[in-house]
Amino acid sequence: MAETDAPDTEARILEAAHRVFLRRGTAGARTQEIADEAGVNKALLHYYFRTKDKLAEAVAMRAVGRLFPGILGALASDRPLREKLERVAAHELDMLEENPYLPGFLISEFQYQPERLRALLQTAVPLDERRAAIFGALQRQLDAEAEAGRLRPTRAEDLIVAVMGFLVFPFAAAPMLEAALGLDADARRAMAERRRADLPDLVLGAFAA
Amino acid sequence: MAETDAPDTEARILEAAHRVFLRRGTAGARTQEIADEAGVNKALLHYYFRTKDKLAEAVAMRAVGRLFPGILGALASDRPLREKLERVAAHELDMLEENPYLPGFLISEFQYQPERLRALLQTAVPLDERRAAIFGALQRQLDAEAEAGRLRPTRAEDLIVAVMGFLVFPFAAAPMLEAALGLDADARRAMAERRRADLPDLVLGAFAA
DNA sequence: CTCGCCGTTAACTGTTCGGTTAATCCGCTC
DNA sequence: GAGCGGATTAACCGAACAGTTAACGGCGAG
Repeated sequence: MAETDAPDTEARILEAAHRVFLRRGTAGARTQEIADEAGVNKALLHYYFRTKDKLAEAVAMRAVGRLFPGILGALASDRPLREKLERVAAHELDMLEENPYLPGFLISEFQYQPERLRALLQTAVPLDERRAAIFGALQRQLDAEAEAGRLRPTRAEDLIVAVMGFLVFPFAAAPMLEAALGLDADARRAMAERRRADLPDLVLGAFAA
Repeated sequence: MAETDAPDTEARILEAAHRVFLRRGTAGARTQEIADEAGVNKALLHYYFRTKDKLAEAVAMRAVGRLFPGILGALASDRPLREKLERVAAHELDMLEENPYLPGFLISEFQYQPERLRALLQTAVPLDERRAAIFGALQRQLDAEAEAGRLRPTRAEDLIVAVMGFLVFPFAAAPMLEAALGLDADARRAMAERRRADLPDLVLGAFAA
């Protein structure tokens, strides 16, 4: 189970912790399993990261930093709406392909430790400052589209949540969807590729006038 | 913290367990907390349900039984597509209003114990038999809509996942969306009410030709 | 009235787990 | 090649926790 014995032990521990926490959840993960997977003695975890909690925080920080900036950054830019959607889809689906369990992990952590992760998210991404910019720019575009009769009046938050619903939800709920609908990993990948192509049509169609 | 001292102790324990498991997750929940919340000695948990695991299973079974039958049953009926969507929205949003943390809980459990929950889902809902009916009926409707030029060619699984993305995802990700977008409980309720009215438009618009 | 039994409890047990400690290893410097 | 310091380990510790046990309470049957 040991990884390539890279020289940087600390990084190896963090990678192992990332895998184990995403597989078992923060509460379900065992430090021993992380140590084993890093090919290292359990005491080393505490040498580099003082507690399991701190290690979990480091992992959650990485996770948060991977999911949010892409989506929110792209939506806050000043590009045309359709192009924003294309970019979000391309960028996020690339990331999700490599980190398929990340959304489920984050939803779990936010569910069970909302305050903790709220604080963490704020230090990881300066959201409060940017929220006005994100919502503002997007809302103006939506208002213009509504004015032009192309979309019906639409709230920025509805569009953002819809986008995440299309992109992120299939990954977050992957094990559930596999059990309920028989949607296995191949089917999920295929669905992701369809979204890459048709996300703008789906979203713009959903809110079309 | 003790509930109304209802006569039926077993039911009271199950209710308490439901709340605690949904609040902390299966791995994070403590039997002591469940006992306290049920207003009962910890040993009684083991008297009625032999182990924490069995108790968690009972809770998960209830949870699965609440989320899936509504969605899948409505989509499998022989009503017109738009009416199916109206019914799914009405039925599921009623249920989600009363059980807002249920989707997050189920996503977590499926993520961390996929095999376990797959087995549980199969005993709770006879999906394998009905899957053909659900997919078949829905796919035929979608094919007919595509033939008539109203929708573009669409897979039943894409539509089901889209529906769940619109209805379930905002609840599953509620704490995350609150932290990231400032979407508090009131905003989420308002969004849910919008979905109740416009889900058919959203979904049919997304897949419109 | 009392015996038996289900429901309930306080106290206990064994184990798992996060965290600590003291010793060892090893590469570098002088 | 002695000594130093950071990296690493085996062994250990205490707390938290799921699960057990033995005793108790009260109520219905006889």
